[in-house]
Amino acid sequence: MTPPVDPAPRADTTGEDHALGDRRAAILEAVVTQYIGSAEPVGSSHVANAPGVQVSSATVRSEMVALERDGYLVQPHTSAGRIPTDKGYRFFVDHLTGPGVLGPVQRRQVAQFFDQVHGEIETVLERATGLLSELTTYAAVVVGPSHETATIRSVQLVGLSPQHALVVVVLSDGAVEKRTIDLESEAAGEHLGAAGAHLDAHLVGRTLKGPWAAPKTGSIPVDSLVVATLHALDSMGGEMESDQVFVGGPARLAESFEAVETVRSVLSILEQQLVVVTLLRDVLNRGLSVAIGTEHGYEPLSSCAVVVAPVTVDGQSIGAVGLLGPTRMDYPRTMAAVHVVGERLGERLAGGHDGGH
Amino acid sequence: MTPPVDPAPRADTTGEDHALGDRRAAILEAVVTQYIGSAEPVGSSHVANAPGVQVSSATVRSEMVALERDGYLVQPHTSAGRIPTDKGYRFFVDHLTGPGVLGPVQRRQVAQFFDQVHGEIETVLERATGLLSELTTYAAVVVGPSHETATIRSVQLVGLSPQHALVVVVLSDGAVEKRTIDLESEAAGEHLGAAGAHLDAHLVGRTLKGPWAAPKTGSIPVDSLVVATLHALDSMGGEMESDQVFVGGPARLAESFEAVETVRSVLSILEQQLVVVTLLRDVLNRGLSVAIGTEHGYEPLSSCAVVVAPVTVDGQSIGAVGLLGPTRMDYPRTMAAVHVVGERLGERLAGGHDGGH
DNA sequence: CTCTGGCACTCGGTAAACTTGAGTGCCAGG
DNA sequence: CCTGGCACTCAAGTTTACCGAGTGCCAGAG
Repeated sequence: MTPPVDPAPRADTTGEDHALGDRRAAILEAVVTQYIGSAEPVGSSHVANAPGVQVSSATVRSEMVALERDGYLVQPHTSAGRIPTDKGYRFFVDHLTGPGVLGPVQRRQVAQFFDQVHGEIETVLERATGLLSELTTYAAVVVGPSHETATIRSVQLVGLSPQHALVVVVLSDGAVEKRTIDLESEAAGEHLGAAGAHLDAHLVGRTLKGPWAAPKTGSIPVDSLVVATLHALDSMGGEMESDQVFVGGPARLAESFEAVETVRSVLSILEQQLVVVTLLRDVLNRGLSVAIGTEHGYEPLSSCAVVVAPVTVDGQSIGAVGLLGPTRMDYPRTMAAVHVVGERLGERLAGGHDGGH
Repeated sequence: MTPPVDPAPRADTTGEDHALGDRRAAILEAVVTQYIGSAEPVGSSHVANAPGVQVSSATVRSEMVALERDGYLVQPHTSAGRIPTDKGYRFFVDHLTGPGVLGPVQRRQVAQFFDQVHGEIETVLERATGLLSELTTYAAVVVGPSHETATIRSVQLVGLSPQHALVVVVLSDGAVEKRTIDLESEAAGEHLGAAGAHLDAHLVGRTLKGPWAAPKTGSIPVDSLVVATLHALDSMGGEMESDQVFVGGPARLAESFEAVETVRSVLSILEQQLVVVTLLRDVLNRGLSVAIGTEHGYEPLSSCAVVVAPVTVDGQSIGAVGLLGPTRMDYPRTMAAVHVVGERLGERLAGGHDGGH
């Protein structure tokens, strides 16, 4: 009815912050928003009354044709409403919405979590996945710090039985790794202390990467213990490379997707920790906080979006928190949740262990 | 065609090892077997030719009526084939089938696994879930040993930073637990060794259950460290009670069930480690190796069957391996797999760490 | 030149009517 | 007792028709 108040935006160039007419952007936003809510194709008439649009459905339709031509929308079939493409979602997150704000309930949930949680890093990270998946109703993934650069703080040999002893290594970042070794002679037990002390003296300060120096001590039984221990350390190096992954709320995936097949394939991706780590790392390395559909390159996850935030302590990235949901996820809320939790985790890991907020 | 070779079994009492006519049992067996294979209601004519039955479909039908009356079978609807009830499955596992035998391929898989696997208990158990879920195409659950009875073998204090130190406790069963403590004064670092040695001397041999004795050393800074450490030990006790749970192949659940809702609820059960542990323990305590449908009492798992085997070392049960699948799972194969893996795990944990088979 | 209302058209989804076939229960005869 | 035969049932598939949300296009108004 009323003529447009703003001067009609030019279709191609508007001088705005993005290469899409203002109105088109508004229409795209409305489609994305509504589709996220309803999971059903959005028709022109549902968009016509949206705030920021206010044109007739016919006009919306013609704009939609353009949006489809440019790859922001698709029609599942003729005579159906439109659905955002990955590109559409991408534009939405890049230009049309910020990280969003958490609702009061969720804010309280976060606060409560960080008040109550206690214990070792591993525990905190593990529980954090639960928090995240509850906040967002999607599956959460948290990657713990890598121990690659950590140095050895202590090496200790503890006898378990006449035949076995345990090598216990403490790293500078607080990680503890152990390995059982076989004792060749029963008498070796007496030399555990000496061998441990010897190794401790020589290895503290080094990283867990070999090759290992094995200075002689002069005592044959001690030396053989030392060799066995160095072997054990070798195998630790390999295992400490792959950082710890925690997955939370995989059950949510069953809610997020219709097709059982999709659920299955996504679940089995989550079982492969290595893939999860590289996925998150890749996304972060590309400076993104969101990877939509095929952007991350993992076929089976093409109907998923991943939202990631780094966990940084003193500017050092020591891990990442991520969320896995359908491409039509609630991006603002999810991004907000991931950012907040990532940040608070960083603070927590930097600060004390009881009350640091 | 041919009259029965055996004297016709009486319907109610046969003097056999089970309270079901031989023929009825055979029919039940055929129904269960075929239903497991096809997942579709089994009609009388499909059973008539089964080995061990060899009567006309009409006769099968009348027997089926009886089996249904007695609660071994149900019809999804009139004019459909029959499906076993939980009771039917129960009879099947109790009287009609043994643990079964693994196929050659799977046998090789198991052998290969135990040849290659190495490392700490936790790693072995974790990987075992993968093996089991691959062997059976169901979800696997392994519960590790509880540390309740383990005694302390070593207590050590390691400084991490001027403000933090790590309490590292080694238990007699090879478990290692750690806890970070805050250092009140910067100078405390110098006393870590003394406090550690003091605690080590007094605590070795005890279990992780408090209350803790805290003998004075005479040095105030050392004593305050000792107190802090005892606090840490306290919190360890709580965490070491709940034994470790490993879940493998949850993605298989998506294959096993049709309804997404079922998948979801089963998955979320698996997320609750405590529930899983008690479930397995309950079943074992009742002397069962299989719990079908509602037998275990967990509502959301009513469409599941659980197959369990204990892992024993020197006659002591130190854990359990379990499998979670649909009630119409392949019981013989599954039971075989679970038993074999449970047994081999026991041997492995009893014997050495490299070649003990 | 842009927006709008109008109009014909498309096509997925649902419902109703019909067909098919696997499966049952029952019964009379061997 | 078992069996073959027969009438009956009912889920699932197929066809047909219809509805309605949604589209593309166009001619006219601002």
